[in-house]
Amino acid sequence: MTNTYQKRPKGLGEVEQMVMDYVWSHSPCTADSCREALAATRPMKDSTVRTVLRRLEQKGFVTHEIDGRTFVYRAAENRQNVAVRAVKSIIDRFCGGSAEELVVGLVNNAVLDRHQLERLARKVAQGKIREKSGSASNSRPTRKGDQ
Amino acid sequence: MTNTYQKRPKGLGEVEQMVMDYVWSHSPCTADSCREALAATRPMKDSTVRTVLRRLEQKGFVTHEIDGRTFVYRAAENRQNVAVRAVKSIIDRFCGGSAEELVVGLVNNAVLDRHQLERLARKVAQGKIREKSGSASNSRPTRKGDQ
DNA sequence: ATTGTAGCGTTACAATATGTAACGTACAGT
DNA sequence: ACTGTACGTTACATATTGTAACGCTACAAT
Repeated sequence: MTNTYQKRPKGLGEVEQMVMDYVWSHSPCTADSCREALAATRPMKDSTVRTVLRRLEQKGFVTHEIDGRTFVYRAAENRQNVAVRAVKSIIDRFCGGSAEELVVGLVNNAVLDRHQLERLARKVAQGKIREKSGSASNSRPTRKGDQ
Repeated sequence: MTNTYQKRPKGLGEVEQMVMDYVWSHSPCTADSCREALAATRPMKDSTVRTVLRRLEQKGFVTHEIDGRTFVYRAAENRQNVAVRAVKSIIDRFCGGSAEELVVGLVNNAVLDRHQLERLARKVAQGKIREKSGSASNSRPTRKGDQ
């Protein structure tokens, strides 16, 4: 059995989150375009942005390729996948692995309303949402920097 | 509009999580019983456990009352509520507030399967799950130590 | 009254994570 | 050779977390 008490998934810090949001929205992008875009809400020096991006890459959130002398960054995964992994981690820690319990909580707290849930159930029933194979607890291949 | 980039919800560390799990499972409990229970998997000095519990209280996860000279701790909220808040935070950060999108992701990744979702939808439809009033984004009253 | 001790708080320290940035280096074009 | 561009290295400051030694105080037994 895998230990429930992982070394701590360690998510994203405030700035990291902002940078990731930019990357997710403008996928092939450079450190500079990122800095410029965030300049209004978060002025940062050139090297700061680069450090953040490098760390994000180490964490596996982005990748980069080189175009001439320029680093072109891309999100390694889309927002949704990251969100799902984060939620899965929560489910493991708090709900004993049962996502069902959590969804009940979401409805209970009006984070998700019954109409949405019903619509979702319909979609799934109609096969409009494709489920991956494998069980919830072991299907994801270990990714570098995961956990 | 509330800033999406909060000061960081700050969750629980590894030990904090373990202690909380104990508290959640044995609600009115003492620092000592907690230490004893965790001794097997996580030996800690008396003062260590107390420090952790004090911090958990500051974070709003537990409360305590005094019985004679002894601190009796209780979980301030059940696991589910904490989980929901954590998930809600994720939804805000990654899914632009749409829980629906997330659930789709959960199904896509087999964290939640169609049968569970259908059963849930049925339950909700039958009114077995009671939704709270208010919208998802503003219903929760600000709690001390929240965020 | 004196003393032991249970039960807490205080203070401290190390390890990490994160934000921030000055400075150094490599290379392309002039 | 000179210079600017695009990156890496290194460094710090702060906050979080795990861990625990001490120290203080009320209460019980002597």
